Amino acid sequence: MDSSSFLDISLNLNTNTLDPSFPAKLPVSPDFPHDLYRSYFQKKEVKVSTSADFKRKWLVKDESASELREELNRVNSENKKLTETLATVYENYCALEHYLENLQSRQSPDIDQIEQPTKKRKQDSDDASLSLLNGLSSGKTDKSSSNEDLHQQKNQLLSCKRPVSDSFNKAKISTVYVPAVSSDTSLTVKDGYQWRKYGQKVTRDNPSPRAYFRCSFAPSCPVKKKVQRSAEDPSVLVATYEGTHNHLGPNAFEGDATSQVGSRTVTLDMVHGGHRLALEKNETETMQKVLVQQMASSLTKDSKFTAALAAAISGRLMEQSRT
DNA sequence: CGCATTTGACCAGCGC
DNA sequence: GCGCTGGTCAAATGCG
Repeated sequence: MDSSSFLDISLNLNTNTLDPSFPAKLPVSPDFPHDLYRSYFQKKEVKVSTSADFKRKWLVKDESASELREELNRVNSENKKLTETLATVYENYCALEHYLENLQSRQSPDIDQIEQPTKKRKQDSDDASLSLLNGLSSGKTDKSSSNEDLHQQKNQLLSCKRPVSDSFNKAKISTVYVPAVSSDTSLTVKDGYQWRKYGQKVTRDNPSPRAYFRCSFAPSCPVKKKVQRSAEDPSVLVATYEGTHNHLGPNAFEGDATSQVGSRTVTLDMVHGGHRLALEKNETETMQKVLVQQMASSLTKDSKFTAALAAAISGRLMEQSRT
């Protein structure tokens, strides 16, 4: 799901100039994002326009003082409202984080039980070898976010006659739930990467067909993707990613909830403590919604970031006044 | 014309 | 060994 649909945070933060020290992907961690941004802004000494500069520039443009005051008051009140809202969301963020930690600590033993080494087709073994050659890290399957979800996955695995493949253990597998447009039968999940469809199959446990894709972003990329409408809720597409991209990613999300902040891609990679979280559909939607809000909240908790934000907003106002 | 998608055939693993 | 199933291949087709 494109979480940016929940909340438009596409402020132009004047980040167009490429800065390699700025983190392109932001992991969700207990200290995130405060440490990350604190260190960044400390290093960069972000230059913030002062209100004096702001006023001077406006005076140069022969704007009346009253107009300026009005505009500033309006921006200040908006800023105040935003700060209040974001502070509330930050509290939710802390609570949610605590909740996730609890779930993860409870789930690990169960997951280990359902993961068993199995036989594998020749081709898949080759794929696994290819993955290893590509220096892929060994990853485990999804770690669900609730016991209910865990049991569901467990039942799915048990009900399936064919055991899970070796590459299941060797290749990184992640599941993403994406809301589907009911009229759209193409089974496409826009994640920024380029995919080539190589097959479609109707599976036993689901009336809707499953589409098979390979990453065509790079010729040697071993990543595969399966997309199928959820059997329980056809309005949801279930995309299963297998493997790790051996090339640079695009500026869009791949299995992650990503928002665009100006020209900077901000990714909410739901990997925490080495476990990627597979979330129940409703949970996922709520989670991503909250995460996006929390991201914005966390950013504004940092005074230096808010200062830079204010500078960006004032810059925008200046630009608009010019045009 | 070149490329991506579609779709039926084929392959391999598993249970009986 | 046979049938079922998920996954893959590759020729046919469609589209820009």
